[in-house]
Amino acid sequence: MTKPPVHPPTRPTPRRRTPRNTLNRERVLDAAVSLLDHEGPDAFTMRALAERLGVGTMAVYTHFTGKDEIIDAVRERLLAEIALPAAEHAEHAGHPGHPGHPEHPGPAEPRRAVRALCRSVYRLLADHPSVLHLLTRGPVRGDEGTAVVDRLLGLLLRSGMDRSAAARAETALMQYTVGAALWTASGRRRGLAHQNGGERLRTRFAGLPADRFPHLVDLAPELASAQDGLRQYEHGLDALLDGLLGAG
Amino acid sequence: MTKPPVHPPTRPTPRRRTPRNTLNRERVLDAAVSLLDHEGPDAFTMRALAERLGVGTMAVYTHFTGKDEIIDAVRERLLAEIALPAAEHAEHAGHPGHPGHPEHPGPAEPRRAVRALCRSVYRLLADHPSVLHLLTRGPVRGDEGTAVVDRLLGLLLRSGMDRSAAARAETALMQYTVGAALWTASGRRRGLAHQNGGERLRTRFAGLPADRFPHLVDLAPELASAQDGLRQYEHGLDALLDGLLGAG
DNA sequence: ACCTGAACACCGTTCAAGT
DNA sequence: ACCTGAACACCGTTCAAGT
Repeated sequence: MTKPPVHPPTRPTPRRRTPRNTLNRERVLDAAVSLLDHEGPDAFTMRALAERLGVGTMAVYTHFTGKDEIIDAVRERLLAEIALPAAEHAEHAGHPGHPGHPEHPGPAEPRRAVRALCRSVYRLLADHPSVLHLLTRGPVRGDEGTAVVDRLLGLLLRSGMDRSAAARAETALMQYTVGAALWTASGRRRGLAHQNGGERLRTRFAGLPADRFPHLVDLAPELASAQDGLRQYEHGLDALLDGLLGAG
Repeated sequence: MTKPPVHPPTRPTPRRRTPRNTLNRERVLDAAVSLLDHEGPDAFTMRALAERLGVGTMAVYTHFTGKDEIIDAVRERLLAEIALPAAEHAEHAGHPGHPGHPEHPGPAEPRRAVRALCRSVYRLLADHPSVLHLLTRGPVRGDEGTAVVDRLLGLLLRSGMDRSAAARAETALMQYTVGAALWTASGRRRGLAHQNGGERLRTRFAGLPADRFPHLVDLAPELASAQDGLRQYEHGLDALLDGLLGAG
């Protein structure tokens, strides 16, 4: 398959014949992410990881000092994944020659870029609920999310905020994004909000004792339809941006 | 020590002489919360829990079916803790006869009450980082947070929102609150933001490569001082409320 | 009913050993 | 250098047994 074109085998090639089972950090991380996303954090076991790689448990320890290092590396990889596409989005939205607004960069442009960037962070976190769990657990050692943070700060400054306001706004945006993603992932774990999960959620709210929770029972349909992930995130994000950038 | 006053021992009291070691659900939960808050989720072990109670490991299983049930009960207890003081705050702030605003309930009152309620939710979550970890893990089975949700919805409706807007606003507020608390707890775990943790954080930001992260390095002091827990939460909360209730 | 101790099937990791 | 298998100290939980 991937065998190179046959050379005249004059001698048995003193170079190493490519290590028997090319296990490396990359392959380990691929398997780790897949395991985390598909089977959940509880199933993320050194033994399960090795089995998925078709290798003895201890082989992984050749490439990583232990489970913690794998967790850190997974976190770093996924957070790096955010930075790249998010940077592109921001580039497009913030570019002066953006189609539709040919000559007016104006104060609305940074806001659009901030919105796009936050959205892509949300999407990555919501797509990989495992990262959220990992963020909850260990300290962050590397420079993982820094690229996004830097770009966000730049955009907020460009929108006319002073330094302190930009720092607080950036923090608030990340706090809300993490919270919304966690919320969505938690609901998804419960099997709600998937297909007719909204219906199940509605009936659950509606079934609560109306004397103790009158408003909740009353607003059951509206509450259930507010658990729609990205849409709800955008609603809150726009409100937060209004408060941070707008009349505030 | 706790021996009762000596009665004439005519007969060996057919009533049970109070079970030898009055272990009950309450005591188990006390120990569980204490263990979680002081030693962290990793140290929350059935064996450690039993040892803290001065009892064999399996004694706990007399009162709970297993670890999951304990986790659920801890979650329920702590979330119930929110509801009570939060309800009082809301009562005070929202009451027509509130001192200082004797005759003018007005539209500002519900907002004050919403703010107070959200703050107390934040404080509980930030004080008990273990709950956050528990929220990330398992599905929520009981009616735990419902009292707060119900009260929030009522206040939002009173502020003039329509049903759908109230539902989305309530969700956004809880999402932001959870995210901010998680953020704070995560930073606290890293030993930052405690005492001179702000200084450590500042130097860490400032030490990043300035060519790759110019804004982050530039705003290092502002960013570091934005990691001040409740203050930062209030900043974001006020912005979010502005966007949800105000000009939005 | 309440509590115990041994035992089982797991887990992360160490260590001596193989190639 | 890369990988293995047995072993160690843990974990949650079952089960038979004690009071």
